[in-house]
Amino acid sequence: MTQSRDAVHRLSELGYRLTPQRMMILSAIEGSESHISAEEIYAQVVAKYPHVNISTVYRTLELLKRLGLVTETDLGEGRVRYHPADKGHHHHLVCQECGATIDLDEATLFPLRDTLLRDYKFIADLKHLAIFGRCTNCRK
Amino acid sequence: MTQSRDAVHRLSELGYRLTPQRMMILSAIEGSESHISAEEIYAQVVAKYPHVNISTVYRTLELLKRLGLVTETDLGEGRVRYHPADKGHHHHLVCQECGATIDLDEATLFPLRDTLLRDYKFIADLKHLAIFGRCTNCRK
DNA sequence: CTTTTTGTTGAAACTAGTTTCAAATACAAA
DNA sequence: TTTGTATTTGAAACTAGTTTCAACAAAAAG
Repeated sequence: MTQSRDAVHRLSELGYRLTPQRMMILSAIEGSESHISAEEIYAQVVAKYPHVNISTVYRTLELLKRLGLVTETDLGEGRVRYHPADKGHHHHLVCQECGATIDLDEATLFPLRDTLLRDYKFIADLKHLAIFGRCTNCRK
Repeated sequence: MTQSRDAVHRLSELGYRLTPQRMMILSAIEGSESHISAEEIYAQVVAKYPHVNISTVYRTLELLKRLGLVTETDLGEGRVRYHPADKGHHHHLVCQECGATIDLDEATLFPLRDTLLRDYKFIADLKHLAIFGRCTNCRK
């Protein structure tokens, strides 16, 4: 649970309170093997602490996102998924036909990031991007 | 209203019915100077035809999107905006600090599109992408 | 140790968008 | 022109996520 400890440190460093709700939400994200949804986090937290409210989950995710401790990805499922930021910033190619998702290395977007910085002076936040399209099997 | 006529043709060609609702939704998108939201389309349509339901607007937008007649952009406002597909596929840089949006030429993403095709055999659908980050004024 | 200030939470209402289903209608065929 | 039918619609319920606000709890000030 090193990420969780780091995140906990980061929160208190920045003057945020270490509430039981926040600790449990953090450890649910940390403990998840892959990308976890808000409802899944909520279900885990409620199992141990039935009084927690779903809006606290969303609020905490919003906070962790803003602090760069978790990243958010919209894979077009109608709900967004979360991932600890220190577990790598890969991206996703999502096939709109068959729903397959292909992992894409962070480095693939470095040239774009550099172009945007050079030509537009824009610091692009390209963490966990989803790019939609059509995979080999589904091309016409 | 050439796009609207084209879109109307395209719909009937493909066996979709030309209902008054669809016509009015199309002309609202066509008539809009910039990117229009579903609620704005709905408001325009209701003004002329009070019986229309908002779900018809969303359903029609979904259809037009699938047929490639309109493009959708999420500028992070908590609601999505629509644009006639034939009016060009520029992209947007959205500053998460000040909310400014900078238009980005379609060509900026050609190298990325080519890389994805070459290395991943993935046909990326890069119409009207929004890239989030930080603009010059807001960089630390 | 008590009071004040400030941050955080749960509850409930709200927003954007989707889905379900019975009723209505566009359009092809008679 | 009427009829048959598959498509489309409106209504209402539903999902994911956000916002508001009073109550509460933690930390700071007295």
